[in-house]
Amino acid sequence: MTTADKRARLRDDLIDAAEAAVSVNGLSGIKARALAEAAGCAVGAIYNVFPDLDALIYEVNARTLRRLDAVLAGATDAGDDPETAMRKLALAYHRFSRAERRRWTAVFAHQIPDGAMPPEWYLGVVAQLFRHIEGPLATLLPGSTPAMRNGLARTLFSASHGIVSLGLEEKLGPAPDEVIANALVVMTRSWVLGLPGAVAPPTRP
Amino acid sequence: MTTADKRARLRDDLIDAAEAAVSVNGLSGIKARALAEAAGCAVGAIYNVFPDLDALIYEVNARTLRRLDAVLAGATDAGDDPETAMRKLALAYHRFSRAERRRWTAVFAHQIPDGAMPPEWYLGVVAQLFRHIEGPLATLLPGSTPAMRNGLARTLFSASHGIVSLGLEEKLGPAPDEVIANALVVMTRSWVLGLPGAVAPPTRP
DNA sequence: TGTACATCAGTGAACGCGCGTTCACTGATGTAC
DNA sequence: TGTACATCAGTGAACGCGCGTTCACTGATGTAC
Repeated sequence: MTTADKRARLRDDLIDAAEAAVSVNGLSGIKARALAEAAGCAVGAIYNVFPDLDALIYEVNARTLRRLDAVLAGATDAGDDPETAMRKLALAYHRFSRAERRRWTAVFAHQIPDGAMPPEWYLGVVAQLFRHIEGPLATLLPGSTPAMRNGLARTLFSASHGIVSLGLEEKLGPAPDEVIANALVVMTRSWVLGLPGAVAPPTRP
Repeated sequence: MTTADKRARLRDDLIDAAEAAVSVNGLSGIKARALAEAAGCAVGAIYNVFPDLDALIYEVNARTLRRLDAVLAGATDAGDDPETAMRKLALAYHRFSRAERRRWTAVFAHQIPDGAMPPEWYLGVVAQLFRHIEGPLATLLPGSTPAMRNGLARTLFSASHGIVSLGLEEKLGPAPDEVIANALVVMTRSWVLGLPGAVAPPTRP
């Protein structure tokens, strides 16, 4: 095994260890000493393959995002009408965030310093997610532009996220899974029925 | 000034100091030594009036919630139709969370240990907020029960919160204020147009 | 193939910092007589 | 009103812990001849 291979191997082992730690204790479960022990290396070795623990956090969260991406990709069927597709997407999102509770919370819990931005490659992974919602929107709103669909997709995602995340954390009081799922169904139906008029741009040229 | 008065005064001074700290540096701005200095007491004195810093955090967040409550109470006019009322509420919520960005984020950033619950009085303050949405919903859905309206109010609040908070934190990419406001308008309109059918309970007795 | 040397992954003790909470002590306030 | 005493607010140094990151050192790996 070459040096480069070992390096790559250590990187992966550390990401695995970090992911496992997050699954159990959330973002704050990522601790240099524990990771080193789990990956079978010395604390110092972490800093040979990552600049700092923050970089490791991005790797873990990117994995989670990619897994969600795969789940959403498989959530709809070819013949689904837009409402069905959007409902399936929302419910798949709910199931995913429930199944990967801690890991999913970590994606949003990661705080970055005030003016800073996540790395470019990471933002790319995030952007991928909206593809899935833009598809049904294109069917639903044939006259819309890609930019409009992207904006709507973000809005829909944000709204679903609010329902799912406040529900999961029970910030507003107890929220059984069926209640959350029902809220999502109500929401997608409302959107589909209410959207067409709303989607028209404020002024037409 | 009696001992009890001084005690109450110190409590208030500490909450003031904590609130100011949160406004500047978020929840993690609450630090025993800094608070003591700001309130003009010794570190140890904090623990004479609060069991720990967590109790202080609840006080600060409750203040923020009460301020939002007051804002929402003044956001609508007597003659507003349901859609107008709900739109005004959503936009008022957006303005509020923008104006009190750090304080508002703190309300949701406060993590409590795994099985723990916030104190009863605090949950009461949270519950108050839904009143404002339940009003318009009652007009919109005359046949609905209070429980249904409460559920819907929570859903609407969560959805708005998702749009506002992901927008403010720019977690999904840049999100100018007008874009967020527009998303809220689209959302309330969709809900009002789409709701009536969706609101019927799944099965009727 | 063998030898000398350079490179750099790997090590883990130590540094440095932050911070919540405690606790032995003091002195002001309030009470009892 | 005055005095003795008890209470408890107030103090801040010290405790205890956690934790990211560094750095002088070692030894394995790869290279040049």
